[in-house]
Parts: sequence; structure tokens; C-alpha cells
Amino acid sequence: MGPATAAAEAALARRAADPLPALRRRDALPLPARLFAQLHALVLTAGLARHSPNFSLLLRLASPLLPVSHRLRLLLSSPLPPTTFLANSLLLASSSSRCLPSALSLYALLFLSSSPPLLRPNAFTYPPLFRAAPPALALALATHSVKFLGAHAASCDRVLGAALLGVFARCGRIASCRRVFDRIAHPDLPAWNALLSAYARLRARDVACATSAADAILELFVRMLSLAIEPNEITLVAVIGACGELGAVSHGVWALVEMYAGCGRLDLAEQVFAAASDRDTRCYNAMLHGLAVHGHGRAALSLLDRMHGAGVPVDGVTVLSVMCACAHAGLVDEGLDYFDRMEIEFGIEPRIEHYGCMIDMLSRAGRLNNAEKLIHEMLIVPNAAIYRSLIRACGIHGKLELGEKMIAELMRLEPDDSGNHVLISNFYARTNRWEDAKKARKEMKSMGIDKNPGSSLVDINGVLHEFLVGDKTHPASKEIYTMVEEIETRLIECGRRSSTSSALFDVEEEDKADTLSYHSERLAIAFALIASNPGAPIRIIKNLRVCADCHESAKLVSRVYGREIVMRDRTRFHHFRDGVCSCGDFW
DNA sequence: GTAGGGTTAG
Repeated sequence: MGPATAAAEAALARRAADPLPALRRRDALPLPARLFAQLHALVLTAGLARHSPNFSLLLRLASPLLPVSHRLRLLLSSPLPPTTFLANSLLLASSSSRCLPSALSLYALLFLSSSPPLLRPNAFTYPPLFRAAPPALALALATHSVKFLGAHAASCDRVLGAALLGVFARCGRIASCRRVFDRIAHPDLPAWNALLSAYARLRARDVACATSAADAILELFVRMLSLAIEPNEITLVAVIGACGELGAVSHGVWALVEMYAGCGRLDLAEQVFAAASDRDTRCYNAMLHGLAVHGHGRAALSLLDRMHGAGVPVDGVTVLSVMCACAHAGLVDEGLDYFDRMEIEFGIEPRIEHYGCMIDMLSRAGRLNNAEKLIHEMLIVPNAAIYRSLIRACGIHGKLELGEKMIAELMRLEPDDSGNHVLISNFYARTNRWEDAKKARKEMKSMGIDKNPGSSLVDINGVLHEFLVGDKTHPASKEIYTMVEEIETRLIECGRRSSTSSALFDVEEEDKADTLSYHSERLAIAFALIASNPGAPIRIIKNLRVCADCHESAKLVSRVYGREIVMRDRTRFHHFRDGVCSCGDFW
């Protein structure tokens, strides 16, 4: 017998032992109804159904479009009595989000309806339901599962634990995520990834928590490595993002940090991108976004051309990144054009973020009437960010009436947000309505709303130093403040005009009225000038938008002290060199 | 015993 015959024999033997190998794939698609009926008959008549795993496979191939009653009968057609295992298999077949209602009725019929219920759910019952359900419903199901299985059982199982963690993460409940994770006895890679991704999501969604979330990610990553859990690409997505957040360039373990635009090293990001062998949509999106926040609008558009040329599919994030690039570079017509094409050419439905970017772009360009028109035309309810863009632009372009209309909308949505109140006060200050500006601040104080304190991080020889506005806690505080004064004196000698009264109110979110020139970035720059190696670029990571006064000052410092300053604020990067900023004073 | 979980985006 030759080797080929032997291989065939072996294959036949395997097939005899495992009659349904092709169906064992996890991603097997549901079968068309007729084909399924034939297979069903075959499995029953061939006696395969007496083996629970085989019957389970059959159930998983049932089309989710079959009526619920039909699928219940299917379960009962088994020569074996129905078990939770088989019921879960049936449920798995209908748990895509498309057929959520049918999955829920099955769940209710099998596990809830009669008393006592037909079957009791177990840890395998819920994860597919969580995946299919939208966040709010998934949260309800999660609570339900914990009640049903008991908190102990629910969290002892690390798969259910990871699934629960995912639900809480989608709902922004980071404390619940932490509690669930802490109860998992021996978390494995997906469980760690679920927690890291929960913090990554928090970092991306909530500016106020971004730094602490990034800290948590790095801390968890170190712990995970010490437990010899091997990270994968999913882990790195969270970790690299966190490194970008902190600007922790010198944390050598994560050399990838430098490569990503998040640290302000666009050059390295481009090198990595160029070296990457197989670039998918995500990869292009990351590079496009990097170019966007560094203000390289034209480069982003040309990369987009290459992406189309390479046949890499675009998605909603691609469009968003391109529009963001256009917005930051003032390429309004190009941005409009791409927005118009997204739905028709690429079949991507615009989401609130796209409208937000669009409105921001139009507003920055002073096309406020177009922006307002778009708000009325769009089919989605506008969010607070959209109103904020318009209010900021109305302040700059002196559109009092529209601005006040938008303020009313914003206050309806988010009356308690400190940033909103500062924004409103600045709007009135810019339009010379000083009394209203003061009133807005007073109102904020009387409501007991705390301002979000401005903070800046600077990396000096591998150690991160954080400064808050007016901070005096740094060990070198005395020298730093002396340096701030010295800088100010030198800049005035070199032609800087001192702050005017309008500039005093012209702040985005840090409250300069109280603190004059002690904004966190000035403290960070002063410290960097004292402590960093001469000639090295100064890298600052700021939590809020940089105010016009600090921006002007950073430009001058770059010239007078001959130092390059790279500052990432809440929305983009500013590269200060020789008295000029890469944003072209448009941010 | 069999099956279920992890991929941010301004």
C-alpha cells in the first residue's frame, strides 16, 4: 500500500470516527431550510442523534429564520431527553443580533416559562445572548444571569466572566468590570484582554479618565506578563493606545509606542506603517488618523488614494479619519466631498460622529449657516459635542443669535458639565458680552460644578511628571515658578505682548482668570527647560485644549529657546518650531 | 464530556 492510499485510509478512518467533520467548524453557516430538513432526517435515521455532540451540531446549523415553534419541535425530536447542553446549542443558532427577538423567545420558553421551567440555564447559556443584544439589553440579561446562576457561579467561570466583563465594558461600567475580573480565579488571555479593552474603551470615551485608564492598562499589562500570560494583538491594541495616551516614549518594553502616532512620533509611525507587510483597514485607519491629528491633511488624502488603489475596504472609521484630517487642515471641500460619497459609494451609513466632524469642519471654516442646516437635515438626534462645536465657532465668528440658540440646546442635554459652562462663558467673552460671561461663571459656581483641572504630562529621561494648573506639589516647584517668570520676561523682551483683558477670558477650558500664567503646560515647559537635555524636543501631553495665550507663548519659547515643542492637546498635535506651530493657528 | 468569552477610534 503506497503512501497516498495510506493517507486515504487514514482519512476514511477519521471520517468514520467523526461523521460530521465539516460541520464542526465554529463558523459554520446556517443551512437553507430544505437542506437542513434532509440533514435532520439523515441524522435521525442514521442513529447519529443518539450522540449528544452530533445532535448539538445539527441544532447549531438550524436557520435562525425558522419559527420558534419549529425549532422547539426540533429539540424535542432528539431521541435523547432535552438537556441544557442541547438547548444552548439551539440558542446559539439564533443569537446573531439580526434575530435577537427569536433568541429571546427561545430563551424564555426553554428556561423561564413553565414552573418548574423545562430546563435550567448554565454558564454556557448567556455569552451568545450578550453578544447579540444591544448594550442596555445585554446589561439587563447580565444582571439576570448573575441572579439566576448566583454571583459565585457566574464569576467562577472565566468565559462567562469575560463575557460579563464585555457587557459591563460596553455600558461603561468599569467598576463592575473590575469586580467581575477580580472574582475570576485564574483569568486567561481573553479574560485579561476583556479587562484591558474595557479600560481602553474608557480611555477613548471619557477624557476625564483617559490618563488613569491608561495607567491602569500599563499596570495590568505588567502584572499579566509577570503571570506569564502571553499577550496577543488584541492585548497590544489596548496597551499601545495606553502608551500613546501617556506619551511614555521611553518605556522600552513597548517600543511600538514610539511607532504609533499617539506619542507624537509621526515619523516612526510612518516607518512602522511602511514596514508593515499586510495592511488592513485598521492599519490604514490608524495611519490616517495619525496624519489627521498632526494636521497633515494632504498626506492623509494621498494615503487614502493608495488605500483605494490597494483595494483595502474602507469603513466608518476611515471616513471619520479622512474627514478629521480635512477638518484640521481646512480642506472643507474635500471633506464635504468624501462625506457625500460615503453612503452612496461605500455603503457606509453616517453615524453621529460623522455628522459631528462635518459640523465641526463647517463651523471652523465659518460656514455656520451650512452647519446649522445640516443639524436640521440629519436624521440622527444631535449630541452635545455638535452643539459645542457650533458654540465655539459662533464665538469666534461673532454669531450671537445662533450661539445662544445652541447654548439652550446644550444646556438641555448636559447642564452639569463644567466644560460646557466654561465654553459658554468664553462665548460671551468673545462676543464682548462681559456681564453674561461673568454670570455664566457665577452660575457655575453656585451650582457647585467643579472645573475639570487642566493637567500636562512631560517625559523627562524616562520619568513622567504631571502638572496641574497652579500646581505647587512638584519637588522642584520653586525653581519651576522662577523659570516661568524668567520665560515670561524673556518673551516680553522678544516682543511678546502681555495678555489683554479679552485674552484673560479667551480660554478653552482652563480657567485663566484665577491662575494667569500658571497653566499646566507652562509649568511643564518650564520644568522641561530646566531638567531635560538641551536640544531634545519637549513632549507635552495635555488633557484639555490649549488656550490661545499658552499657544502663543509656546510658539515664542520654541524660537527664543531654540527648542522644538510637541504638544498633544485634547484634539490634536501642535508642533512648535522656530516660532511657528504646525496647526497654523487653526485648532 | 460535549458548547460559550477578548479588537478603543475625534
